[in-house]
Amino acid sequence: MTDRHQDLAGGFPETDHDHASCVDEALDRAVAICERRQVRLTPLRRRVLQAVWSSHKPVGAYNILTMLTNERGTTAPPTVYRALEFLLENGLIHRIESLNAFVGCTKPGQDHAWQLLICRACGRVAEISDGKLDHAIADAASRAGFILQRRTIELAGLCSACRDSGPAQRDGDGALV
Amino acid sequence: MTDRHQDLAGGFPETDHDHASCVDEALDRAVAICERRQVRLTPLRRRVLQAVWSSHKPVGAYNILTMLTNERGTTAPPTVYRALEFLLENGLIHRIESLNAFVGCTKPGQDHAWQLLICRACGRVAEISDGKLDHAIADAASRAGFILQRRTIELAGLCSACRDSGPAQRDGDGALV
DNA sequence: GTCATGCTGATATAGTATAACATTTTCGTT
DNA sequence: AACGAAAATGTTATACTATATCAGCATGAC
Repeated sequence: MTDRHQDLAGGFPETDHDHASCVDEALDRAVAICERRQVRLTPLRRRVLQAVWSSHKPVGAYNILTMLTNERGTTAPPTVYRALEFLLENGLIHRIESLNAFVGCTKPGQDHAWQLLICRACGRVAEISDGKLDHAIADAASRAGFILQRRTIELAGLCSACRDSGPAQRDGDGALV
Repeated sequence: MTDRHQDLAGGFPETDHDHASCVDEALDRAVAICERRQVRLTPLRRRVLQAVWSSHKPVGAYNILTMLTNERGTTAPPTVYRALEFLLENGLIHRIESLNAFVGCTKPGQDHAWQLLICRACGRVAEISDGKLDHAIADAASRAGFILQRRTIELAGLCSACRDSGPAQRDGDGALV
């Protein structure tokens, strides 16, 4: 299956894509995957997944905490972290180590090797799954006699949209767009 | 120049290497690099670099803070973080994003692309600089129309020494050896 | 209905990092 | 040697990120 929203600008979504359906599709896929895996996508977990998917930018645990607190009254950190842990374990989100934040996985349930492209101008993250790159990683590990268990591949720079549009634009929050 | 301590087990140091000279060499290289770059390797910065080099395992900022506090009386976090920032800027150490910790750079002053292998059994970190892998990264970024500014490549697994020696060994601290 | 299990709530605390301002050191210039 | 600008360090306070622990509730198997 090809995700039509993700295929244009080198893995970054089109700037005018229909994000609501983006989120809906992610949630639908999550439902199917959790059913298949016999794990429970509870309302809380579903809500946290939706929060991670609220944009294509990294979302921090405490951002989510704030959303939940606004919606349902005081919520404590473990509530969010446990949901995030569940979503990570089930391959529904990725953690961005260099930002202490999370993004939705665009290929859940496919047990893939992924790499993240993080645009420093607009703040968006693209997930790619480059076979040659992953092969090179496996080779390098193999040459070192290293048994590879987990890859953290985070590439920061400028996405193709921002590359051409000069200095970074910022949105009303002061956050990178 | 080849670093004889680093070349055997796939980038990991020999288990019985002379670590004191390992540290000495790192400090000597740092002195030379800072002189060349016209930046100041003050006693504090030198001491923090030495602390990062105290083993081939990742060292946390607060580990260093404790060492300094023991040696010279109460020391505040910014003291350590500023020194670490200096060392990062000058390519003398690497930050491991997935562990919030630091390791000494084995090729300072050479403006190289590096990748880190992190052994989950013994806790040691090897720095490799695999040209093919870096080329694959550049290619993948290029295909995505992405301008690459910073690479975070952290591979976790088992080093060749631990691969063969069964379950993880732990040292007296409870820390991974 | 009871029980075991898993999930969530709640409190407390640990671990990581930076902002802001004060003081000291360094070094080139006078 | 004294001065002044810039860099480095000291100091205090606080922000941000994450987990341990125990209590209560929901779910599903029997």
